[in-house]
Amino acid sequence: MTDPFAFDPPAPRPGGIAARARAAASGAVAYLEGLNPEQRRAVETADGPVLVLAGAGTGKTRVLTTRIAHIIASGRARPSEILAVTFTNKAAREMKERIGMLLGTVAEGMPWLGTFHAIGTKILRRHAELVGLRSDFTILDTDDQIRLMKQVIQAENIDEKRWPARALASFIDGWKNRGLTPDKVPAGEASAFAAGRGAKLYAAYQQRLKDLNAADFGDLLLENLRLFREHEDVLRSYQERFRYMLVDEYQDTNVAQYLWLRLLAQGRRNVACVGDDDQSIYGWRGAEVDNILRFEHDFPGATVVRLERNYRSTGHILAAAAHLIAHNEGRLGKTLFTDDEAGEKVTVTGAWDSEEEARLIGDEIEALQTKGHSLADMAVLVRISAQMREIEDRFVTLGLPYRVIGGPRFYERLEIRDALGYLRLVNNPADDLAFERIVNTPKRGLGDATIEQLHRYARAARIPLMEAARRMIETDELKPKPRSALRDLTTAFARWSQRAEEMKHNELAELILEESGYTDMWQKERTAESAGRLENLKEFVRSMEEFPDLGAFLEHVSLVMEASEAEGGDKVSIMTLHGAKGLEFDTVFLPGWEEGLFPNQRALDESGRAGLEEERRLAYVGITRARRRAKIYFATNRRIHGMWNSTIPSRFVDELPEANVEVTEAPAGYGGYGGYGGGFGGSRFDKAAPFGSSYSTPGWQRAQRNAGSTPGGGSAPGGRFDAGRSRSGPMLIEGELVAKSTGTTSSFDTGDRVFHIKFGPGTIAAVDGNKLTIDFDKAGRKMVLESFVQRV
DNA sequence: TCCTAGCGCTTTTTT
DNA sequence: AGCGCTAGGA
Repeated sequence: MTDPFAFDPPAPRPGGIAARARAAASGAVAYLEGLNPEQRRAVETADGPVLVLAGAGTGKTRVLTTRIAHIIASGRARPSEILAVTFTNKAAREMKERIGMLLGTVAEGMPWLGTFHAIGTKILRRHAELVGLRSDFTILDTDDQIRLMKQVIQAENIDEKRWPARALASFIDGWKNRGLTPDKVPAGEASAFAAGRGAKLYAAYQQRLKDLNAADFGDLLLENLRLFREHEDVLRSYQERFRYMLVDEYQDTNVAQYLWLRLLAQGRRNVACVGDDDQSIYGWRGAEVDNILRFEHDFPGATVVRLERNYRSTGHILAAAAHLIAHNEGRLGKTLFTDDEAGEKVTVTGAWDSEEEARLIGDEIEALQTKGHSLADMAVLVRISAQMREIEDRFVTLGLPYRVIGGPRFYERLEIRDALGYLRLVNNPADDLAFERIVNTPKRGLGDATIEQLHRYARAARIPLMEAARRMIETDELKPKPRSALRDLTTAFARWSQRAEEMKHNELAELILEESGYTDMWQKERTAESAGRLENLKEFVRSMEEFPDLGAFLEHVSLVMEASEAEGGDKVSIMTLHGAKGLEFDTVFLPGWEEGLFPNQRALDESGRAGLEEERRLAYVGITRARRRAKIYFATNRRIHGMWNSTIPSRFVDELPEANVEVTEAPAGYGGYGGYGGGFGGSRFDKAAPFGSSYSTPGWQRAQRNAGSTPGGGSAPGGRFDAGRSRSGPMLIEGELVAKSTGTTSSFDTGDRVFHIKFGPGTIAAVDGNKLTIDFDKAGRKMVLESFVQRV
């Protein structure tokens, strides 16, 4: 097969790459057409460090792929000399496809385009022995990690209750994200776990990994760092190989990834990082926004290109998002603009409770659908997965087709992990973690006691568990029952290993699942769930066909933990805000904009101001997903952990610019009155809460009173959505719906007796703007908006 | 060894 | 409210 990018000696063919390269020099190349001046600059500044600050919807991927095409077509480097890293497999795949489209069929020729972890693995396998591994090391998933850490904790006689393996895992993960080996962990942090034994446990865990010839996800990078630092020749060879480097989503890199990139970029310094500091939403898993903020400092003389022309959203949406994110400090600062029309304003709608919120969204979707909008162009973006349920319930009731994106991943399902356990063990009999996973699944009467015995034997003889089992069944140390069960198992594995030589790996998998009794186990269960599991197993075996052998398949699984996304069909998407990054929809529904939920209280508690800013970026990401319509909702009552809580609107609602936002209310008839005639399931608040259903609600009356009595004719300071002004159209009690966090005076005072439609009578304990803290006679202390209470 | 009742926890998620 | 894990009993 000829490599069209072998430029030596240059043999120009008309229309060939070399010809295109020459054309590139004169600036008349097809792939550059249609780029705006900034994009073009980002593409054509090929040499030296470049930082591309690419706002939402500004053509980031296009710049990245065109840049690669340009580097290749201009003869600067061959595809195999370009390092291009992404975070997700999806992004890598997309980039491959798009480069292929730009250049013909070359994407295969880019062996160094992939995720950080995939590329790290590739490098590590080549030099594994230099860091104490063999090149066929196994990659552990989170499940295995936890199990291993449990063992380490037990071995140290530490109380698992007080110091759960999960917690240790997150500590170690954090350290690895920051590029810290056990000896480098700061003393203060090391002592935060298990009374000072954190670092020791970390070291013990690393030792166990080496014993098992295994690496966890963090190691894939951390061991790369070690490799590069301890073996300069290796580092240099990669520095020379990678003539050009590109990094996608740079704002999401953690310290380890940053160090890795910096080591490699020290070679030729042709590194281009593309990212958006305003879309950094993974700080909680180690991403350092600082990396992007510091780029110019790290690479003096770097070219910085700002992409600010947005091709996605209409004017109001963009303006609302821009105004919101401007509340963050520590930004590099971009101002997105668009030539598109102003379009529809962003809407903010208050609902009585989360059920009503779901109804409003469902109805809006149906209304849009009636007008001919496709469901696939709509998405509901939630802060936490727990919000999905109510939305789904509502959609089911309405018969609205939907799909949830980002649920449990295929390879994380119990039955798939079990099946993988069998395959891993066939592939590598020394895989102790796999052995433990499946030794008693299905039940073979091999319980803790037997496993414990095996462990002791294996440890003493320094052999893997499978080998220990083989030897132990020849002794009489085991009771007869477990002994014969274990004999069956080991002989079965011996047989399967043999068959592996001659059989196709997917057929072997089927055979194993059959003979081991694993499929039987689920068949016996005869529930809807077990039927689904069997279906998944079939799909699992089918998916193996695409790989040349078992080893390749297992590598794929450990690195590409992906569900085959059920595409197709006209469906509304439901996903978390995190899951929505990088996607776009005509209409975006954003429910749950309430203090505590969004911004999320826990983010605030754990990370303070930084946490708040990250939440705000998340809000920004949410709004900027919308092409034509962004619809924000908040509910006054929400069930949290099964308990009804009263909530107040998110401060982010307050931070939206008045000019681009329309505050609406639940349409008349909501709450069980009028038009709907009980057509929907009905909320428990139907009778109790005719909220927003007429001009005579308590809230409306209160709003009117306020408007009349506010000094300065209704332009209360700080209140963005004053009732009484612009009272045209459907704006009703919006002045009361939207929380005014500061500066507004309430007509209520501490000590006033009030009546709340749901909580009954109570006494005001504190007043903060239009938020009241009330001690209810029956319901206890709650914070509510004043529009929901009446003076008594 | 297996089953089950009760306890505690509950953001976001990739690789 | 719901789920997963643990302990304790059959």
